[in-house]
Amino acid sequence: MYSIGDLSRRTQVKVPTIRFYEGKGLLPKPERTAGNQRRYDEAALKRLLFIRHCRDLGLPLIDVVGLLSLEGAAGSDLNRAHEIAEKQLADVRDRIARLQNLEAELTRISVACDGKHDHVCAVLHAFGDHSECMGTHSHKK
Amino acid sequence: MYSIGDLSRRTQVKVPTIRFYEGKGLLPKPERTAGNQRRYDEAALKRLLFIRHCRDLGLPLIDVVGLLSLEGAAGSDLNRAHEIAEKQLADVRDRIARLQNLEAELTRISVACDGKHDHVCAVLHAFGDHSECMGTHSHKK
DNA sequence: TGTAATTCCTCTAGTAACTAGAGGTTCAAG
DNA sequence: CTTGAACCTCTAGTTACTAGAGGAATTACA
Ligand SMILES: [Zn+2]
Ligand SMILES: [Zn+2]
Ligand SMILES: [Zn+2]
Ligand SMILES: [Zn+2]
Repeated sequence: MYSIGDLSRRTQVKVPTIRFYEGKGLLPKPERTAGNQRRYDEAALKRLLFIRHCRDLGLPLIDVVGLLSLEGAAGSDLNRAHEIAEKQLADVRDRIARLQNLEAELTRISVACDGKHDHVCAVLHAFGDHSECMGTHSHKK
Repeated sequence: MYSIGDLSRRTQVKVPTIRFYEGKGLLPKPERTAGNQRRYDEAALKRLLFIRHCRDLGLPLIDVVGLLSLEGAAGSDLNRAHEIAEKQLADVRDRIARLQNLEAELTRISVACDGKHDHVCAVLHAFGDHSECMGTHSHKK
């Protein structure tokens, strides 16, 4: 049996985060000692490692829940996992494209000023003026 | 004089967001009509356009505040704008790199399963198992 | 001028995924 | 048996908004 601290060390998930996951229903409520402290078994450890890896892959918790619910599933139910993977991949690609647009504009902006700063700063000006931009850009969906 | 709705239409910033910016001190408190409705001048419009563009470049509001405070500045104070631009550029590049790692892993994961789903799904399995990954990956700083 | 549609007002709460802190209890080692 | 580390619950803060309730002002039109 593991204490919450043991689980934290083995998964690199912080203690308050483990409690948070329990509150959200991602981890089942564990047994408790006589003194009310949590004690986890091997299954809980595996489940938390699964969650951890999904988070490292950028999945939102709602999709982690979806994947966890597929434990023990078979047949076409498992297609849900493929959907989640492809949605996430599409999302990541979309974000990369947006960030590359940002990178281009910010690169242009960063070198716009000669640094003399007599009266104005071209960087400051460029931050406010989209008409000088090379294309569209927005960090958000 | 513009109503808050006029300002919203001209900047594409939503009405509640304009009020939110006012509350945060990014926009000065505007004049009001006898009936307590906000009325904005040209300067407010320009300021909001500035904020909008900074946000589209992904700057956090704290840095937008920093840039706004540079209005009318001169000399070395303006270097602050360069710092903000370069920090943002570095941050964007870092995020791109992370997302490219994610993209690689998710691509691998997405094609891992043959779709038969007799008993297991290789996609589902890959979501939980970092040992199959090609490298490190984490979506967060 | 009357009235109806639209826009505006304030305030609270909800979003995602945690993180930090307060104030107090239990556990493990020596 | 006494420390000190680890644990407990609960609340609130983070970012940048967005949604909704309940009500008042403005505008357009007849
Ligand atoms: Zn400059
Ligand atoms: Zn632009
Ligand atoms: Zn599959
Ligand atoms: Zn991995």
